[in-house]
Amino acid sequence: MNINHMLNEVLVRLFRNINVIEERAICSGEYKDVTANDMHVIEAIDMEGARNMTSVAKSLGVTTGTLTIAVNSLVKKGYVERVRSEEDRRVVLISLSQKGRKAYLHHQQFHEQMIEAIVEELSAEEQAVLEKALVKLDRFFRK
Amino acid sequence: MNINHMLNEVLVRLFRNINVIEERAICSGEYKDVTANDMHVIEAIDMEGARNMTSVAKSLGVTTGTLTIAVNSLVKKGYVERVRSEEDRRVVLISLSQKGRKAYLHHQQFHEQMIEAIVEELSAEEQAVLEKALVKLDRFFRK
DNA sequence: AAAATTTAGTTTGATAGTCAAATTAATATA
DNA sequence: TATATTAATTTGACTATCAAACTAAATTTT
Repeated sequence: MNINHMLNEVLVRLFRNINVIEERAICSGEYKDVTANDMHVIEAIDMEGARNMTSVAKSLGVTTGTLTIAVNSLVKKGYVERVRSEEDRRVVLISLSQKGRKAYLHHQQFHEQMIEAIVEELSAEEQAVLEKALVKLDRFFRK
Repeated sequence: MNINHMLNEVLVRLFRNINVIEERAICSGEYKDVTANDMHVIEAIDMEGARNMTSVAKSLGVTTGTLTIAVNSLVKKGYVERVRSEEDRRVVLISLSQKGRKAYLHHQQFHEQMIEAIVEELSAEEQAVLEKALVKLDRFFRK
């Protein structure tokens, strides 16, 4: 099996199963009610302070309508807090609750393990090659 | 920016946007009505002959109920043909139509371009390193 | 051969995620 | 003050998904 074929295989599998993979990593024990999508929203809100709907929607690449639905559910589940801004009453500020921050940190561990699993046993030169390939992949996707 | 951080960035972006990325690649001109999901089904059916619902559903990792819905839509759009087996009248055989095969080949080109974009300018040694890293990533996801 | 079981696929009912367009409420501008 | 703009929500429509109920056909048991 040549490298092109193999790369293709891995990427196709990744594309097809990425949601399932993430879901499995997230939905463990305490955080059974968090979907992969929920986690993307949590990641976008971030640990730091509160952000308004429009900016979070933009960084997720969804409409604010879509985000409203997602936030409704996250508020109901207790991961996110929603507060109307005092300076501008049109603006809704969303932030992570205690529970939301814990879930976020829990998910970061999954990321770290994943990265660790990939990078471990690669020499500095090998890591550089991987980085080079990924930058290219990223560039390919952005254009 | 160190490699761990960078890897994480790229993968997070990939996780979040993979559907949009694929959709954009698929929905060009002639194939505007094919969703990323449709394409996964088309890939699973494959160019070769006809396959029954259960086996395709299994290789996609979805229930046959879900596949029924997807195939309904693909048949309506003219990408897939559905025939009841003569040997066993319970079995439904699905295969790509002319149009379906063309769409499949069109999508393969996207894959090839993507792979090309990643691999180009990598030496044989570098390609080997990349392969090693991807095998690890794949193994991490499978377990 | 009739009855029971298994198998293949579809249908149904429910939920999540998505968008575009309509709506509401607040702020900014003319 | 009236108008326009902005922020967010709501509505209506669609896709994707599953589990469970169902239908039809084939296989096995009695």
